[in-house]
Amino acid sequence: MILPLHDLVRERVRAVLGALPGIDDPAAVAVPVEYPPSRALGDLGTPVAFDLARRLRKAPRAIAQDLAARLGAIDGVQRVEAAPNGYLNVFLDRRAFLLRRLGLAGGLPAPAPHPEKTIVEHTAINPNKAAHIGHVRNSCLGDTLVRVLRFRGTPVEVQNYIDDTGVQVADVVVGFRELEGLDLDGVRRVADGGRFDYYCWDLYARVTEWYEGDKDRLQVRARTLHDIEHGVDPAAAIGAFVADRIVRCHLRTMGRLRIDYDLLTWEGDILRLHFWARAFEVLKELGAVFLQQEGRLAGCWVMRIDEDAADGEAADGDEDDEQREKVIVRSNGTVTYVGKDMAYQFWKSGILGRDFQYRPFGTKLDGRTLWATTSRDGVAAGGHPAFGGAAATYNVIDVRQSYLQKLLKQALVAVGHPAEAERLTHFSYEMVALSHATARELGFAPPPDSDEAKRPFVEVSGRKGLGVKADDLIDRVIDKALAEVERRQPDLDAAERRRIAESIGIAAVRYFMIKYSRTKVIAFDIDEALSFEGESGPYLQYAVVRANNIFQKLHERTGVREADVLGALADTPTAALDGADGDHELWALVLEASRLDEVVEQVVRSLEFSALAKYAFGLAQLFNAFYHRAPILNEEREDVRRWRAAVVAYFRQQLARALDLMGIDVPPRM
RNA sequence: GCGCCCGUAGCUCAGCUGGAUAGAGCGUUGGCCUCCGGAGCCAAAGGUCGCAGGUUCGAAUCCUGCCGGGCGCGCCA
Repeated sequence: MILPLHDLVRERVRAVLGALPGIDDPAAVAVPVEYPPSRALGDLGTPVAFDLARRLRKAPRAIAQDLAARLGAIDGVQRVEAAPNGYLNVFLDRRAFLLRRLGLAGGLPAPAPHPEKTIVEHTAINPNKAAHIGHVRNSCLGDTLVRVLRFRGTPVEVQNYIDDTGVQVADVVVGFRELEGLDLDGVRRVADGGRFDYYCWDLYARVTEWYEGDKDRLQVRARTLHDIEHGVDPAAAIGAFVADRIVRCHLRTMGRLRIDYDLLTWEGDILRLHFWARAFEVLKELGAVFLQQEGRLAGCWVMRIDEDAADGEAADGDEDDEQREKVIVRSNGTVTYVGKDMAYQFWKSGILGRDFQYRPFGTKLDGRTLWATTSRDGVAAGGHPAFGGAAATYNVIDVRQSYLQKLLKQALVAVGHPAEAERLTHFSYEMVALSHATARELGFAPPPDSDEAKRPFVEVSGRKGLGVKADDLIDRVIDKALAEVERRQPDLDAAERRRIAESIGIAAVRYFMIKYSRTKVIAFDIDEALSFEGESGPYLQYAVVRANNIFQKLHERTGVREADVLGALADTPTAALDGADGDHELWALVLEASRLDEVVEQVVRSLEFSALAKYAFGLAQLFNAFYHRAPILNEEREDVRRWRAAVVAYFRQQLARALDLMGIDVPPRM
């Protein structure tokens, strides 16, 4: 097995460390491998000598020199050098490196396999109104997670949880029946009239106001919720209809952003198939829940939660109680949201011992079947993919759900599955608020002297019908992109310009949602999201479009294709790549472009996609600077021209892959 | 009260497992199309990395305390 260069260097350094007097256990020495700040200093470097300096009572530089002398030849390495400050720097064999990366020579390290089935749940929008920008952040993060996992070979099942039996759907049902006096047919007519998700957005806000007008009206909500949960028509039928239609709206919205799913899991099916009853049995058998006999929670089934068991390791302190009791089943016998979620999680982790039935729901973006759970009349067992039962689970839900996600983990531990708990990850992220400028623009600026006005951003409340709808944002971005495309590409026909504008608009939105750390509140600013300059999705696309143009022009002018360039490389002198003139810019671009796989691994480890965004942006910047400085078509020296073109080909391939991971495609022109 | 998160340039943010001179975008100022597309490039100005201790050869990064802000902690979901 061929090691990645980092590991190769680390191994070789360890191997020679043993020869140094005073080191008995080389395997225990940490050998960090980093990138020196410039290519002139080296391609890889390690500060290992600093660590050893005191132990060996020698200057770091002397140690580094000693190591450099002992290292000998390493495959793919041109030379190793001790820097004056004590760093041990490695210079790669540039020609071999690039040829391997282009697939023109063997010896590329095999990627580590990640074969375990993984479930990613994201989106999970209440099916009672249009999606808003907060949901877009969830879905963009979730979809990028899916793409990144698949990129490294992980089989991923994408689930979208539909809370069709929750209070939010009930509220809209109340709105249709009480405020609008409509029956199922009436609601159907409204839905067929178009923009049903927008209609419900407004209706939901009106219902919220209606409740506030008279608290007794909340009883209507409670009755409706009960009817929906127990399948009592007409409320249940209207609720089911609303949820189905709204989910289809959400799928269309997310589809515009190139986001889709393998399976829609419906909460109603969890209830009807008695997943909860099964989970409850297990929890009771193992004593994870118990019936509280006294106090304010008398009559409830509760779970004990240790408050400071953050990372497993229940600090089984007898210093008693940092414990809290969480109600799982209410004294009236109904199960809480947490309970339903536990049942769902048990099924995801493959420990429930029950399964859904499945029905085709629609068509995925790639033309395959989008499946949904069902309670009866599902297709025969062999007629659908195997769902659920994953080794690892990611739940993409905002940070406010942290407490409940922690409970889920504890529930898994409590029923004897600590390994599954370990492999359940709450992928949390912060909220999307509005910048003051955007809040003002949308007409809901806070009063000048309020507390709200003093904060750095304006929080939006879905209940009041405030906030920015996802489709409105996407429409505006695409419209703006279209205006630019029409100005720059007047020769193209309207349909083509439209396609390009959509690609650019989506890139702008998706990059915007990825580029911030997930622990940061985004103060959404419409102008910033709409910007196509600087650190933006369109900037990245533009870099690839330019690289494409180079090859297109090359072919038009000289008949030479990319394959011709690459085919001739083996016999081409490497002075340009080696930086014989002291210019390492060409090589720097190669090395940076090669880092994608390592960035992907880092991103999976840290679940921090801003690192992917920044990497792609930095790579595009490097290319753009190179593009301005170094001509290719007009370069007269053939060898220089060839190596430059080869580097552009490699760069283009790598940036396009990075963009695909963010759900961004590359338009033919822009 | 307890828990989690944030605090880095005028603004918005990167800074990976401690490592070489703390970076980018926007904004400001000044340049760059005879040349593969200016959604671009080059340059300048702009920093007590919230504060105080500690660990270390080395701290924006790790530890402790404090200050300022956000979120969570329900028989809601």
